[in-house]
Amino acid sequence: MAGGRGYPSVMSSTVEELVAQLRDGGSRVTTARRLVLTALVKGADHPTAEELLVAVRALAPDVHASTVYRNLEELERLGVVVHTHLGHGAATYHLATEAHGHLVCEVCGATLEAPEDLFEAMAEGAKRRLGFELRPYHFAVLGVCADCASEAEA
Amino acid sequence: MAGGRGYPSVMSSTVEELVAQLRDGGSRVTTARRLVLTALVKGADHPTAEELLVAVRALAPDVHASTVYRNLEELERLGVVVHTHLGHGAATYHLATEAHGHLVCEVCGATLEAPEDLFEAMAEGAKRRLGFELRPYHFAVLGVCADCASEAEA
DNA sequence: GACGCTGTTGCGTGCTGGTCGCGTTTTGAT
DNA sequence: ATCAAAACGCGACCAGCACGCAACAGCGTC
Repeated sequence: MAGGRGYPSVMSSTVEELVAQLRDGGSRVTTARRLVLTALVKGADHPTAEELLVAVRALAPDVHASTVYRNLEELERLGVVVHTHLGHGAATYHLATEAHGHLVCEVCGATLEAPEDLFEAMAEGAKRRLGFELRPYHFAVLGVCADCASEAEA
Repeated sequence: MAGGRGYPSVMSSTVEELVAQLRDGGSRVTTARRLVLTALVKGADHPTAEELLVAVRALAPDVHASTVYRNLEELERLGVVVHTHLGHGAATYHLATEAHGHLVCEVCGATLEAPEDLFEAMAEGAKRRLGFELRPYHFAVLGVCADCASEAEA
């Protein structure tokens, strides 16, 4: 992590920095991989593998779905990306530098990024009482968002 | 396990009580349904639909998978059972009277039942700060259990 | 107990999300 | 320029589940 060209930035990595991470990890740099990374950097916020595939194919129509899946797996092994399950359906991917917890509305599907400290008390409690170390990033926590909750009352 | 002839036990519903809930809800009582309920009452702790199917087929070999799925759906609609996703893979079912949160180890797959109050602070924080109403029962919270964590250190 | 309405069932088929094995192409070190 | 190994494209295949349809069975009524 900490691609750190010297930027004090909010961690926004460039494709070139990520490509360098690939090389450092001993992986080869291919067109498909570059495009997957580009889609992750420039695309929407919580893309699924399918959405990434579409983005990649916009520039390289022959890239196969399994290539995207395998690349995401490899990128995850290298610590470049992480995936999160936002409830039912496909996993979503983002750069490891942007990892964060998610709150997902079961009614409308809206996804909120959880503030860093939201899980703290719970994590501490689970650790102390059960020895269980929370990893609240890999799966979202479900619930009902403010809008849907107020609508439900009416 | 819990022959339950007339035990005053903690919420352990009998099949007959659950069958009554079915009738009250306007649903018919069929062999398949009775067997699904029996499997839920007497079977292992966190059965998947597949496991329930096996249990049901032990007594009625011709019951079809889709029947089990549809029955679980119906039972859930009536508030008799609930399902929980314990990470990847199939959902698990239990009686609504036994609803509880889950902590699942990402390494060994062990599932712990979360103490009632573990989510309280987090739920309160999410509500106050984001208006988000947590429903921590439908999806498990992932992490690493005590055993796997201590093994990882070695 | 027979009748008949309608909810359920068995069965096949289909979908989504993802994995795997194989033969070919590409990468990048030499 | 060469060449082994890595990655790719492709298709087959998997789990988990949903669905449409015709046959069947629960249960209120006679």
